[in-house]
Amino acid sequence: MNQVSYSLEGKSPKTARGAKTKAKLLEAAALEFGERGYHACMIADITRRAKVGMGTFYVYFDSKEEVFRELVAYMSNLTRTHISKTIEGITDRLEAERAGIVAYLNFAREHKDLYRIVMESQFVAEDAYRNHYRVFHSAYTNNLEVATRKGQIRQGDNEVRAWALIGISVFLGMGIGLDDEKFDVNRIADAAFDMIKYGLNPDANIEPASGSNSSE
Amino acid sequence: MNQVSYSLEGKSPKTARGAKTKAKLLEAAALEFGERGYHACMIADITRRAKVGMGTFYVYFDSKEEVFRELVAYMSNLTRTHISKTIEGITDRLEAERAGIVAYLNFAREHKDLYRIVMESQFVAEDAYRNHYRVFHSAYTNNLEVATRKGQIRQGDNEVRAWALIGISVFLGMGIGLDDEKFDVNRIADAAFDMIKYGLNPDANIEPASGSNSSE
DNA sequence: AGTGAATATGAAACTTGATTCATGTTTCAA
DNA sequence: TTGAAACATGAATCAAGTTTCATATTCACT
Repeated sequence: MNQVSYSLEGKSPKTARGAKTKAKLLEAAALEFGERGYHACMIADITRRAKVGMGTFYVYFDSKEEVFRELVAYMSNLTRTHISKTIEGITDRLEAERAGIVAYLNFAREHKDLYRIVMESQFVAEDAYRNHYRVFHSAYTNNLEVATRKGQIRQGDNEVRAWALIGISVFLGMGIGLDDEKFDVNRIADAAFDMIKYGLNPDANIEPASGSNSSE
Repeated sequence: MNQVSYSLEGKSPKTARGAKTKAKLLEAAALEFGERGYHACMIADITRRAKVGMGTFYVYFDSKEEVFRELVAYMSNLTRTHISKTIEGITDRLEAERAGIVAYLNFAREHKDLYRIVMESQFVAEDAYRNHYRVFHSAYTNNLEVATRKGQIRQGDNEVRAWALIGISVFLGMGIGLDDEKFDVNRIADAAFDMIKYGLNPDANIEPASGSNSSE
């Protein structure tokens, strides 16, 4: 499915064989942690899944927590990369906003396992978690600043808005998780985007949909 | 600070003395779990803090997980109660929305410990977590439905909106946590509310702030 | 075909911490 | 006053699971 590549952290393997083994371990760890959670999953599960001996694990990682951290960082990058790639051609911030939501929801659905790891990091490696959101938030704030300057969105406190917008995506993703798959990503994205663009205010002056959208 | 009352779940004490002891244990557990998290906290910490023997714990709870669940349920109620009480007089949904955000942020700040327990329940007692948000979400959706019928907010998918709005509050709360106390609750609430009401759309027609609202 | 560095192994040592239990103390209704 | 139910105790038990280690294998290069 998704080949987990790793950074140079920890004990890097020196040969191709070692690199392959470490990759197998990361892959297995991602699946195990993702399925059963950090505490329920034991090293033996990981090594069994990776088809290597227990000791091999400690050739490449100092501790259980270390693999976990490595996976959080990996996932953090993957998420940002995925979203920014998806929206990179889009010049209008509001359009980008919608596309970003769709990208995020699809991504979270695709990568339930890795995604859960990021969430759980709040309770396993809090600094990694904070870092993930700090980076995310500051990039987001920046995008909004640029858009404000261009007049694409209304003036406002973009730091707060960034937190709010991140929260929206995350919870929509969660809502999908809770109510299982009865939700359709596009329906959700449309509805959320409508609120983000026009607000709840009943007196909003909504422009006629000029061009590319027709829902339902 | 906050006297933790308990429901009739688990092994209920039969006398006033027992009731007091169980309350002490719940109080202590709330603080310990809240400060250090479920896994880092051991029963011995709880009983030490409650100033009772280890064995006493098992007079009132079947397991470590059970206290935790009891606390999640307690906190879940407390949160809903606090918010609904705060906004209960308010008839306009948009005003209620702003008041709700303020209430939520203050509450989360007041009760960091209990709040963390709810968050962590996602990884310790997932069903309790899902339940918490399901209840929250359905109440929220309902409020939005009523408001829609009254014409207080624009027509839209209120189920999705409810998830989005919950996400906003939660992440604003988290933002406060991350960037420590540099944030002011009112500033945040104002900024978020502005977005929720008018959206990001640069062409929003914003009414003059004074009380000329006679939309029906 | 020899040599050392890297890699692999899994049984055992070790740690941690939840839960039990045998025993003691308090309460209170009769 | 008494005895049974409720409550309290913390040292000992025991399971779970991480990490170590002594040993074996493979690999890359002469």
